[in-house]
Amino acid sequence: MNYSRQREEIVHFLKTRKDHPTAEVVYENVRMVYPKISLGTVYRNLTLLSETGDILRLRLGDGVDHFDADTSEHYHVICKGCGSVTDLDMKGKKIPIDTSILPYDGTILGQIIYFTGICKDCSHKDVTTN
Amino acid sequence: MNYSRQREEIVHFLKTRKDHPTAEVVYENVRMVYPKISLGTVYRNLTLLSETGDILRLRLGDGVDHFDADTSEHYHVICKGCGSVTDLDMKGKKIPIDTSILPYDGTILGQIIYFTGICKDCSHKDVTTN
DNA sequence: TTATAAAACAGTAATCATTACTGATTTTGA
DNA sequence: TCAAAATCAGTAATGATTACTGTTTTATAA
Repeated sequence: MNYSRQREEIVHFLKTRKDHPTAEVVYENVRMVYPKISLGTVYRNLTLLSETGDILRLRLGDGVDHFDADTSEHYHVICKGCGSVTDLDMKGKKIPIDTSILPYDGTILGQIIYFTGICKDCSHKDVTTN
Repeated sequence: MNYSRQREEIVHFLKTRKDHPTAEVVYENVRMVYPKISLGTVYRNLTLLSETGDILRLRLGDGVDHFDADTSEHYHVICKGCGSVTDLDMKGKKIPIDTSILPYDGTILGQIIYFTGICKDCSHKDVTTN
């Protein structure tokens, strides 16, 4: 994999954010630096970077992929109201699941855990609008 | 919600299957009974049924929704080789996660847990083709 | 039973996220 | 500096899902 300015800027942008942006949001922001960058380039690089493990691609069931420069093991909550994705600060603790005892006739490789909820902003909104 | 023959057949078909079919697979099979059913009708009813809780809509990050007539709490493994989705028979045991202690500034409503792996069929294939 | 409104349908078009393609530009290493 | 490989911008294609429209089915009550 060769160096590219665009890819570096994508990673740099992601590292400034803790809100797990979508490809579209990455595109809009990296365009401030490289106005001619194309959405395809953003997608290609996000895919590349997630394949090499430099970033995480989060598929949280909302129909859009989110990306995360924090590749340490951690958990996410997706708000059912606004779709925001928030890290859970588990202070280094992992949710313990012993996959070796799961009754599966094959090999378990990984586990996906995330949570759904209502973020603080949306719970305020609900009081007034519902 | 009024009765419809098509919807009944969709539920009936899903109940015969343990492999978590996609909308497309539901469509192909229900067409054997109702040749004029449209894919839109299948989608509309799958969405309706999952909203009422009669079936589960599974979003397992493979870009396609899977549907499950078994609405009891259970877990799934998605094979990275063939995409097959398999139930884990936990014999009534749930993976215990106390969401009340998670450090989230809002309300946790639900949790999504699933596993990735290689099914038995695909692990055989790998030996011969890789 | 029959009339009627609501719901559901078939068929098709539209949407939207993502991927693929193409010819030009950039990067790399000799 | 130069050529091969990688990457790019721009655009087209893909594929799952949803939305629209005019017709048919279902439920209900006179």
